[in-house]
Amino acid sequence: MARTAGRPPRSKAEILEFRSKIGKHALEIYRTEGFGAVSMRRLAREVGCAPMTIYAHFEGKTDILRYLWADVLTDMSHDIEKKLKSVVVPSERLQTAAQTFIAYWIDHPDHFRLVFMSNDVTRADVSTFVMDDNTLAHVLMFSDLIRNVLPQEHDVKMRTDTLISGMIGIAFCMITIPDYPWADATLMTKQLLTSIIT
Amino acid sequence: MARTAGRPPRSKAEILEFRSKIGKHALEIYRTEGFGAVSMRRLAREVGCAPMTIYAHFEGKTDILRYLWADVLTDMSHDIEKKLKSVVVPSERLQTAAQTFIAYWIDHPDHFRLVFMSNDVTRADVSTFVMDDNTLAHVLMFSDLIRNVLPQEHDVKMRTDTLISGMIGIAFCMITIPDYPWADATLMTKQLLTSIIT
DNA sequence: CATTAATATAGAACGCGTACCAATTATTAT
DNA sequence: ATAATAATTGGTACGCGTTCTATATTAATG
Repeated sequence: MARTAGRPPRSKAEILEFRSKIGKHALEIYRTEGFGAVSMRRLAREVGCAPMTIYAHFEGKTDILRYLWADVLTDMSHDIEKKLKSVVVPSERLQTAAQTFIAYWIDHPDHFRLVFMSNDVTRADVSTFVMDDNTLAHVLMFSDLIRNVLPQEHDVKMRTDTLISGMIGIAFCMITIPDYPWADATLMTKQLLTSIIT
Repeated sequence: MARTAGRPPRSKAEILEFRSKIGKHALEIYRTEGFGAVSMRRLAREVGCAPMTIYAHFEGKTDILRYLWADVLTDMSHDIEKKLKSVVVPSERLQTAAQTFIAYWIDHPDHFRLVFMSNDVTRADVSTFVMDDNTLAHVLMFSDLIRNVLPQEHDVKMRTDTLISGMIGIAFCMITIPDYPWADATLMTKQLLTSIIT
């Protein structure tokens, strides 16, 4: 298969390497100086390339920010796993996981905004959130926790999705509408869980 | 009461008038050309004042966008009221209201982003959402609907807040994470409601 | 009238995300 | 070497939200 002349496209490995290099620097900036400090121009400056070169590897800024999600999500996961260690009863495990999940976002509202709200309102057509395997694992964890409480239930997926969107909703509301006197998050989570396990 | 010399501060009425004038133009632009077209510079151009003058009356862009919320919220309210006309059973009324609420946001994702996500991630410290009387009325509507289903229940506030944050969560997730194969929104809403009315 | 304080204005500036383009530079097949 | 193709670069540009400064304008008091 005679390839045409000219410089060949970047190899898969080269693409990944560049992307992860950018992601690494973005994470560094984000960790030390916060979210607002992460900008395309600065990223290019620190990596040592022209600002426009980044656009050859990423769709845009949101595409870069996805590299920060993994960091936050594993951080949250560790919180949950730590709490789950001392809990054995299935229903209590589900309860603990849900409470820890919500508490994490409320305690780290900037992380929540980064993961769930780091999109441009003007670019609403572009899909913000892309589920990768890592993210999906967190969903599956809750799925398993529910299954352990309701072994013979077959609506597990629907219940899982309801729980997850409900938990995210509680965190979302308490973070973005802090002026409203929301009921206690723990109680709301409990209330939400009653619908899932009945 | 000897006032100091000099030009007196703007009267309350003047302030309100200017603010509502800006809001009116913002709404006009938003309606005809969408959210992305609303900008401070253009707003100033159309209103006929210097861009900086706006900053004397508004904290920033988010402060202006709040004027668009009322429009969206009453639009949604009308949807719910229309649907509720033919429903009399309290539990069905609650069900209908909830389903319509969620359907509205899913059908108008740009409105959802405008109301709930029109904040700057970099300015996370500033409270995005400010509850005014109009917004509060919608909360109270759900509160009443729940009370009608559970007349002797005293946890109505907590249940209301759980329902509202849960509904917003469902809409939020389905809008911002469209790639994930969410369970049917109607079923999730039903599932969510089971916790509220038990 | 003059003084004085509140307000409005113009203009420049900063950094931002993003787009476009012409000029390289790198790498391959011929 | 040469030609062809991909990748990168630099520069320019647009509009954005926002801040700053200096200068007018306004409307009250003395």
